[in-house]
Amino acid sequence: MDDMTRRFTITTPIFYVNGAPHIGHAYTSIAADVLARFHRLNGENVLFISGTDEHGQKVEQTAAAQGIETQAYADKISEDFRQMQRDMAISTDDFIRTTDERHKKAATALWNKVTENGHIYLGAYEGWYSTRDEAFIGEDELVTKPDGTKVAPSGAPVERVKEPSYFFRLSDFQDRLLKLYEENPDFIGPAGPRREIESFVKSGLRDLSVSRTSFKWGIPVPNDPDHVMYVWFDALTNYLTAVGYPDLSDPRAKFWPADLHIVGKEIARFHCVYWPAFLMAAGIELPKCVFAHGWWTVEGEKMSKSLGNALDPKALADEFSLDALRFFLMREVPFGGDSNFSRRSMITRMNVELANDLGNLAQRSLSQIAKNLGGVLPERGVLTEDDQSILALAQILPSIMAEQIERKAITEALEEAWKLVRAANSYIDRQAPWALKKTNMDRMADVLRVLVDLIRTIATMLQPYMPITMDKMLTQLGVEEGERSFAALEVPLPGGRVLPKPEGLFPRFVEETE
RNA sequence: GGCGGCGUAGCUCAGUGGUAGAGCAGGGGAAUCAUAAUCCCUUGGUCGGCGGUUCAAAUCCGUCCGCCGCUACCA
Repeated sequence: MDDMTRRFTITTPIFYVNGAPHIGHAYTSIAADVLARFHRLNGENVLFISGTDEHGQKVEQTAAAQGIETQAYADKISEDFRQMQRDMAISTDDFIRTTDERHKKAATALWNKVTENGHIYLGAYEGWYSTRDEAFIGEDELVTKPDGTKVAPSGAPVERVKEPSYFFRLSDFQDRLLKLYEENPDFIGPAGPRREIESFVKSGLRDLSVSRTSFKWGIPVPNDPDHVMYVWFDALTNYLTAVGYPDLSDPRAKFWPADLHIVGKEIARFHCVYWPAFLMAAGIELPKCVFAHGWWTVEGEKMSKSLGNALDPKALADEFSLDALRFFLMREVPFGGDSNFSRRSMITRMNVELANDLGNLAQRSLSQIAKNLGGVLPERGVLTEDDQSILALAQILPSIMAEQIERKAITEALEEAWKLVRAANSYIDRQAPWALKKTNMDRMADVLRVLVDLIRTIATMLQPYMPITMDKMLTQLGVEEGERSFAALEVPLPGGRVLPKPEGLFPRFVEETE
């Protein structure tokens, strides 16, 4: 890749190692993966990173409760997340762990830089502390007993305590942040979270406590080993770790600033307020966009530990196939909003859109080539008006989808591809090659060739969403490895290639009880 | 409480001033190449209630009802 190639840097959140990966983690990973793959196929030089956030009191406590070394515990859960991403075919270029040496170096360097620039000072963090729980309790977590005293959720008594803490001068950045949002309306997406964050910043910012002395599992504050860095300063820095910070000569340094941070809406604020403020304080360029997506509910219920309804993405992929799961997650809801996972809608989408619409389109087209043309791809023939108008739709699909992807409309981009799928089914019925077989074999071949060209466009454009199945579909169409980029669509396939025997790629899903 | 969003066909939703739309589900028909898949046509809504602005409102304003989000150290 030369320097003229457009670079695209995209991140997932780093996942907190305090529980098993569930469908929400898979969703955020798949969404970022679709975008990363799309940009790669679009000819861009992509850096796609993910990782795990492994520090903090909760991790320390959970490991202790299980009677294992904190690092060993973090190793295990971090590996679970990497396995989940392999299971979901997530095409990351790197995986950052906050316990990596390189990350500790980056976080330490950032801390020093921000301190040097005068934005960190030593103060005191005041809060409610439960000695029995050995933890600070947030104001809103306190439970008021009938007699008026406040206690921890566990019922343990709490006391007001002060602990020394370093603070980041977040309050100094209010105006600069508002200016950032105003001058870069695309910095936060979609519009809902943007308004919320703007109004949050407008309401006034307090300085941020960025260190703790109450636990040890973290990155030591430089020159004050009693303190470890508190979560956000540590965690957000992972994005810089990935580009080799603070080593500006690192080959990846040119991948900063990041183009896109994909995050869940619950952590949008930290990415849209703290993160740019830290970077401004250090004099580092800001990312271009933070995009927040919504939550999944399960059969209409919120996913929660108490309900025990967290969905295991691996189990779903095993049952429905990975690509069907990826398709469903990207298709079911406008990216950005909340959505519901139900078995029924999963199966409906699989059968109607994948099996009936797309799978059957490929199968019916290719089987006619196999049966009537000896499996040989025909050359393009003379195009009728009908041929030309549907091929024109295929020709503009890449740019239409690219526009949607540019604005992170993953679902809408997919819908654009489906318009062509439906149009192709309509075309095949209108042209009825099975009837032409009896009257005009040449015209039949022309029609089947148009269909191959349409399906090739569809399969090429759907590779980011369903990489495994679309790989097979392109092979069935006679498209070679080097002919699968978006740019390659401009060169028609040469006729005469012998196509492999077509096989159904999206079987209908039938419930065993039915 | 404050700020913001939403409420459109049975379901999921699109539609920001000019005779109500898509997909799915329902009904009728065609075709039979294909994974009993496909295609065509079609039923269906006083666009949450009320009031206002306008020649004209789902679309602007007010108000009421219902649901939801945000309201910092919790990853």
